[in-house]
Amino acid sequence: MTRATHRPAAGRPRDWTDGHVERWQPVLPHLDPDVEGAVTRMSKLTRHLGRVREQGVADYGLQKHEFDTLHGLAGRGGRATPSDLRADLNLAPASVTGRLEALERRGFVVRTPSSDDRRRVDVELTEAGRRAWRQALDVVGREEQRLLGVLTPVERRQLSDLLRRVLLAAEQPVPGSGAGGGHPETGWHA
Amino acid sequence: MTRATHRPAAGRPRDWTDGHVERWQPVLPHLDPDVEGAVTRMSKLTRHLGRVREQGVADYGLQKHEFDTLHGLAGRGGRATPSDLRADLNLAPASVTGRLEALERRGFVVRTPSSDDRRRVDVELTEAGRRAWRQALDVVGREEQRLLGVLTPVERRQLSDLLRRVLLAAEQPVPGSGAGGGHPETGWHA
DNA sequence: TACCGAAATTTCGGCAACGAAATATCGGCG
DNA sequence: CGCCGATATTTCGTTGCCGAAATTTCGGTA
Repeated sequence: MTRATHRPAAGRPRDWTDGHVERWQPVLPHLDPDVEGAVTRMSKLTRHLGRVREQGVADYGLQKHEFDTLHGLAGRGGRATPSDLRADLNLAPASVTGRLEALERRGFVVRTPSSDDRRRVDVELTEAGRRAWRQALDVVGREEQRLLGVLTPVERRQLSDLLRRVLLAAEQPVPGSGAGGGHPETGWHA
Repeated sequence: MTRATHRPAAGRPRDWTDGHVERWQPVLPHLDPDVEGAVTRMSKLTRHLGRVREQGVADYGLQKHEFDTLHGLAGRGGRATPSDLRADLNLAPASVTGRLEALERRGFVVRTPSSDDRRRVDVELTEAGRRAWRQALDVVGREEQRLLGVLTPVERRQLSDLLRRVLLAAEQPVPGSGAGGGHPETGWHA
């Protein structure tokens, strides 16, 4: 194994996670700092973007989850079923109902029973809904761009590619496991 | 310059996110696929690990948030203040109180007013708490190891390093922009 | 010493998400 | 044709989280 374990970081700028990982080293020495570091950073970044989104869309009278719902709807061309949204947004079915109801009250979507299959409901973005989404949209993503912009295009590609490989593993149900290299290690985090 | 825009992906395995990004391209052409891809994958991965943690720790009679709290506590050597936990776990102060109360009822932690500063409270892991944490710990993180294990040590280091740079940007308040403290920036994502 | 703003924690009210069960409908099969 | 398991959505009850306000204590200062 590459003895690639220490991170002298001479003068290299440190982020919050570096401190976090260092604090853990003594408690769980068998922990791979890079695994822990990567996972922790992803989690932090995800949360950060969430908070920023929250704030940003508020200027347009939307809450994060409302915007996300409109966004998901827009991603399907403005028409979808609750089930589609449930899948795209990773929600419990009950949550979808709640969100749509609120959005319908605000006039951003319309729900009509599908004539084709009467179990289904068609959810459609109204003009007002599309407008709200469009407006908030400009704002949304500026932060992603700002953050990821510190990397060069090549690096961004690298990052995305590395992550794809990890995600492919995640999308695999779970292989033979059992022993699969398995050392119990751990990580965790926020 | 590398042709940084198209992703031919000859025979390269595709993950869910590739499809997602492709669906969005026509709607929002100005969107950088690598930024979007990276962010989406991080979000998905974070969620995935969350679900796994949920499941895994359930076998030891814990819920995800309970485990996370014990974990945060253990990370500080078994002693911490609510404020420490609030910071480490990224929670609202009120949420910390709620979690600690539940854990105290289960006998996993003890809260005692700090004699040093009477505004403070000392939270301490009990033996039972440490035991519960330790047990669940093996399970948790095996998944992180499995997933990140598809990368070589060098690649893991790369990933962690790239993310550090991004996070450093995130930890920066938010540069100028302009008016009044706030031009919302934003990100998006499930 | 008495006062005042800051800090740590808890209480309160409300909201969104979840799991489970209920409701309505579909599609196939005897 | 009528039954049955599967599917789509909603209803119900519970829970955790959050923001804001209240409470207590601290540290500095006049």
